[in-house]
Amino acid sequence: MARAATTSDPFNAVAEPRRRAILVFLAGGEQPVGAIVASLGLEQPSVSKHLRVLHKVGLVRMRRHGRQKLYETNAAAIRPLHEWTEIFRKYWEHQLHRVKERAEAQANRVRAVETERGKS
Amino acid sequence: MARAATTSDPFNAVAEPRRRAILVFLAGGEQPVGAIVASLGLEQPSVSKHLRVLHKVGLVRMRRHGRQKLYETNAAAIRPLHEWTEIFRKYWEHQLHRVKERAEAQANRVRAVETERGKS
DNA sequence: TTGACATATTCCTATATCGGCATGTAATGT
DNA sequence: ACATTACATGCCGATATAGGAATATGTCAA
Repeated sequence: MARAATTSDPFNAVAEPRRRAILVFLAGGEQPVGAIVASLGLEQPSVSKHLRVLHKVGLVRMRRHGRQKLYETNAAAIRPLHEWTEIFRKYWEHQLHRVKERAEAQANRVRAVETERGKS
Repeated sequence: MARAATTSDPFNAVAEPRRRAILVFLAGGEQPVGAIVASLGLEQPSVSKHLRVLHKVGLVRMRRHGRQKLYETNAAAIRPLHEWTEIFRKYWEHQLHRVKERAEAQANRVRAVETERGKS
């Protein structure tokens, strides 16, 4: 079997760096395809293909406006990713806490040594 | 050109559902490979391959213990993903806010109508 | 050393991409 | 109707997988 399809879940869709760039660009509000092409310096067909993937998984919304199509990031669709990473928050916070504790203990030891030096 | 390598960045590494399952399983603490195999019902070679990918991008740490190898999720390596999703938080919160506002406006209209009914 | 246990690697095949190029389609202006 | 603008799609080639089966490596125990 091959790799998982990008069209089936947001985790795969977001794995592409260019698609992440597009999502960030479209987060602030609607933009026509041409603006993405110009701003990110990608080929137009490439942008269309990425938008197709993003649209299929619901990460962007589309609206016709004359001859252009306006795309916008659907931020709510990113929440599941956010929530998945949240699972690990308590663990990395715990790690940071321990790093901090060790640093403080080390600083105390250094201070103790220097105090001894000052005495002698 | 083909798809981006899973070994080069955490976004791709995490795109695989089984790898996400492994990361969650190993978040709480060290576990030998056999425990992953037993718990997630995957083939042993498959688990080894996934662990190899996760290890290359720094998402898991490994330690020898006798004839087994203990793996553990490196939660800190997930922070970049968390921070990327965090970019969109304000937008989805804004969306939720507008949904809430509309719901309240609707509720007020309903109440007004019912008050009128009570009067007549 | 031999054997058993735990994990890793290799070989193979099928497939889902991704980029580039050319072409198709839809909406607008004259 | 015709040309133009704005996107989308189809085809091609290259490649990075993921799974399955078999095998290799490494470690401990007797």
